Amino acid sequence: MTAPSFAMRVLHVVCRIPPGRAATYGDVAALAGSPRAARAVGTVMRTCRAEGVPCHRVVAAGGRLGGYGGRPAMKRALLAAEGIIVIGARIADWRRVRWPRGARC
DNA sequence: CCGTTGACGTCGG
DNA sequence: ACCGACGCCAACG
Repeated sequence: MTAPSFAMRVLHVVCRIPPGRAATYGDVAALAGSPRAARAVGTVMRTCRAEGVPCHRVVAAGGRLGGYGGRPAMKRALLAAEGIIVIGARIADWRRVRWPRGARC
């Protein structure tokens, strides 16, 4: 069995992120099977230009925006359109927005 | 194949 | 709370 590429697993996880929620690169990496590959997730996001992938729902640790091809305003707008409020470079109520966790426990 | 780069994470000052 | 250093993984030249 040829093991699926990291990019494929990452994209699969990102596609599972529901609207109005967001996950960190580290969380996506962990869900993809490599909890230490947060940076590699960023590489996948950068290389992936598929529109069916809500890459704007992937943020940095602590609810920070992280990067977006040098366009943080675009990411902020997309998140705001889903009800996610971004203050400065951070997401408001990050604890509630975070996925797959999200105000549980 | 090796060195560098990059949408990151965590710890320490 | 903010900045800097080290570590991690994959892609590119």
